[in-house]
Amino acid sequence: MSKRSSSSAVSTRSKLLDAGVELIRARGYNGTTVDDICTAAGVTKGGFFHYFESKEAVAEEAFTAFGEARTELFRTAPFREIADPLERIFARLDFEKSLIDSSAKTKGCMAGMLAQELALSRSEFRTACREYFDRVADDWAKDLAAAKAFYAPQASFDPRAVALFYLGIGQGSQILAKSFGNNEVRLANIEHFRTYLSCLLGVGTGSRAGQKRKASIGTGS
Amino acid sequence: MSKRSSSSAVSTRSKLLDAGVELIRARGYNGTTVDDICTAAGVTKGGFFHYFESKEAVAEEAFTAFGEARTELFRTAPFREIADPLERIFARLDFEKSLIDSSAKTKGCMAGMLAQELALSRSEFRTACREYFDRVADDWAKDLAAAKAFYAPQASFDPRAVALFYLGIGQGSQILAKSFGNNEVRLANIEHFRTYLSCLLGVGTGSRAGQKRKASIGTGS
DNA sequence: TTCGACATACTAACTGGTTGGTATGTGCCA
DNA sequence: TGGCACATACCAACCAGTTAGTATGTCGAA
Repeated sequence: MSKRSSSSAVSTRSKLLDAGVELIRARGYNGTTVDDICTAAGVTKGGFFHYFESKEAVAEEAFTAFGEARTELFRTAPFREIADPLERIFARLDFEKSLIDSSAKTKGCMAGMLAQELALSRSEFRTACREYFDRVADDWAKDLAAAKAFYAPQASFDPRAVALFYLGIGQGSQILAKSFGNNEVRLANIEHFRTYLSCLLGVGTGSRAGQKRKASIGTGS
Repeated sequence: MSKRSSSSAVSTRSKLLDAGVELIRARGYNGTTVDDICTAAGVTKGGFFHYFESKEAVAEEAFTAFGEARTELFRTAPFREIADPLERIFARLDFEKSLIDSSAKTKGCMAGMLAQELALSRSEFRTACREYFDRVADDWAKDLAAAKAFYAPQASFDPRAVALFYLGIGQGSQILAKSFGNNEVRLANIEHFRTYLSCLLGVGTGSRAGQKRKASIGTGS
């Protein structure tokens, strides 16, 4: 955990973790060998086992690092500043879209990969994935609950269930994007979710329009 | 491809294919060994390589078999008889729900698993997955287009895009279900999609098909 | 200031088990 | 009696993990 002052600018340890994240996201846990990680990080086998006691250990720590990086990315993202809960949610959707490089091939979410591969065979990983999804869902549910309270307090939907709906859309869309070899479906599906939210909250929206959708919502209801 | 008349009631070949499907769905391609498949099928290594020239070959053929079984299951399902396109779609959603055993742990879709693991590293599998998703999406899009033409011809949504939205929901929900260890989220998310469809088609309480559905939104049941 | 004791951060080479795949039987039905 | 449908035995490559060793600190006592 503690920073080590090493000869290299980026510590060997974090190079191994980074390589682990990237390789596991791309090829999965079983598809990634310790040697792969070592090669990618420019470290020898012995160096690897100096820092991590097993392949499983890097994977776990790499997943933790992945989760923390994501949490931090979203915690400090500009949409957090927005006061209106629905605007904030829509801005978050825009933010997620901005993270999708439509030209590059998606590696996919590490949690989705680990869950897919390992949830049924290694309960430690299943638990870690569940905790990750729980955390993200909770964060979403907060904003959704706020938007509901403000725009449609009488609506019957459960914010947490809608959050999980969104998580499912995100995960599944990545699988489709991997199959199709491009990210259009991810962008399109985020827009479908936006439309769904508008519907749930009873706020009008041009179903496809990106940027101008907001104008009338703030004052009216 | 061709049926072989063998001594056993279920041919060794199809036992191997079945075992391949089940194991790959549960553990993934890289997490499944040839020996695993042999053991599960009650066949020795020699028997395996008598029928398949490589591990990759079983996986490909197993995936084809998986796709064909799914196609057949849906082709002959009762919802096909329903004339009204929206009722047919809703009945299809009910059918999908009926396939989800809420007590058992989901193994997950073979296409989703293969796409996740192999799409970036083995293009043959990526292509196979894309073709699978394309086929399913086309089938959905047909019904969605019919429903749109009948209930909301002026609506702006693209049936095919909505089909991919649903596929994404299904795939992603399976990942969440694996993580959480139960299928509630899959059932709930199908209901969210049903609600979304009602919204897109503008069938609220007033429509024939939408009528009996209106009650449950949000948390499962 | 320097030397000895020890720690950290690796490397190269190896080990034992596993994996996909092969070579070579063997029994059984036509 | 030939060949199909398997079984047994095996191999080479690969894999996670180990071992033994080295280079480079760090730190405290003389």
